Amino acid sequence: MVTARTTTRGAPGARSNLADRIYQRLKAEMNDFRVVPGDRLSEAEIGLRFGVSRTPVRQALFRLRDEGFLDVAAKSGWYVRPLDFAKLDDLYDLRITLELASVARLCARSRGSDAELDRLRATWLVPVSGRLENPREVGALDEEFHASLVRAAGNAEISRVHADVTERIRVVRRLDFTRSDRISATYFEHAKILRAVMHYKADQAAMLLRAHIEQSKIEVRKITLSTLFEARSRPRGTR
Amino acid sequence: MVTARTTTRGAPGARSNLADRIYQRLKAEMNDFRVVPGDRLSEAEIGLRFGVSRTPVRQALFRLRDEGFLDVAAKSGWYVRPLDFAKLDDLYDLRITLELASVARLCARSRGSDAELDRLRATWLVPVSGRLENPREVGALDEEFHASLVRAAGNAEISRVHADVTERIRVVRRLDFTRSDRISATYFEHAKILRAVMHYKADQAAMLLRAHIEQSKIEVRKITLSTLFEARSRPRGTR
DNA sequence: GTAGACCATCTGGTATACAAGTTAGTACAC
DNA sequence: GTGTACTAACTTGTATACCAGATGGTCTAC
Repeated sequence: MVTARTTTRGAPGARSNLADRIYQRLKAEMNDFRVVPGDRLSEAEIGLRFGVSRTPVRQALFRLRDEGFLDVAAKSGWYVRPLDFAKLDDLYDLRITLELASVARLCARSRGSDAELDRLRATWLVPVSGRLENPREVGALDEEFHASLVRAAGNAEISRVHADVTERIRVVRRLDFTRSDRISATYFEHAKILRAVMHYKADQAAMLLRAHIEQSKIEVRKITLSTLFEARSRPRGTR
Repeated sequence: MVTARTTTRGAPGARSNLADRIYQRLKAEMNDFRVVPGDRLSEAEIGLRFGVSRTPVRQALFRLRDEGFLDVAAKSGWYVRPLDFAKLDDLYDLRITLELASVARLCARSRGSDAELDRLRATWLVPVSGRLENPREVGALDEEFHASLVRAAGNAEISRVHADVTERIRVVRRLDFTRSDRISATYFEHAKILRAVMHYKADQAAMLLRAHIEQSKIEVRKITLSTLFEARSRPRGTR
């Protein structure tokens, strides 16, 4: 659980050290399907590709290992962990647990403190014409919706763990938004959840949220390894 | 969140690489109050002390940083993160969330599948004469009680996060068991929780568990930084 | 006595060198 | 054709070398 944490505070993206930069780029490659589960990585090759020595590469790799993305076999090589659907199921259930707890706390909030919720409303309670359609953008927006709900509940540690879970399921979750019917369903369900929370309807919000995530979990079950390999061969724009 | 994950499978404790060994020893030093929040660490000094080079030391330090125990200031030094009581509060609330979800799932279990629970009963439903008294042992046992509850619920990811939370709060939690009245209270409350779970009394189990952890959280609030420094100077046996 | 500039020293960040184990391919024996 | 032994190339694990920046004490000017 550890965890994804920014150490070098300051201007965003202005990471001073190479290790953090390599870490970001490697994770981006995984999320872009440029490397997929089962792929083999070599410290030297990565260093060569990014123009740095093995030292910062190793730091990044070990961090990714600790976060559960990679495995290392001594003197043999690094491997992207295979997709473990049982683990993804568990992660989705953990997500449900965290988000339900957050929404419960949100619905018990004092009247009037809706700053964070107002921002969500501006994004999700929009007419059909104002909706985004790019799967990549919608995926990012969906993550932000759920992260905001949790953040609004005010527990930084729950937010942190929730963010970690989000990172771990991202690679399959994003594939869900390649279908336009799933995109409109997402807008529809988010709006309903948001209205329930705004009106302090705890039970209804919990019920809707659970169903929303469970549905997403079911869709992910349909993802197979071949889907991922297909995504890799597709040109960048359609991802 | 990262997370404490064993990479080198095989004989327990037979870690082949130095980095993992240094990691374990450093964390042990923190749990033994040999290093306390605010302390400054130097890569060279640690390497000298353990007889290894800076390389494995740095791997261990960065892992501890990612897990939230340390901070590093470029070209300046490593520091044990100060105790953040707001963060500890959040961690305790996260613990409550995870354990309540687990117990709820446990109470919804099918009749008869009590293998894990039976083991807990043997430890906690004992006469007063069979109780442990050593704070260190009781602390470990208490952690194991809660970990077992979560594990019995069957979600590996929730177990992992719960284990991480346990590691993060351990340093203050253990101080709670230096008082004998707190030890007997722990035995008493664990027994009650266990009985409720065994008899499928979901609501009662949840209520008891929440109260149990909340009480522990309140005790921890009384811990001050000076308590930790006192603990450091005390001889090993009494810790 | 005090403020400020300077420099020796220590720090982590990065690159490189070496050690030791794994893997894969090839040549050889049959 | 097949199986095996060997070796050469490649892998990570660890130690070391070097750099730039932060730090803290001292010396100087006032």
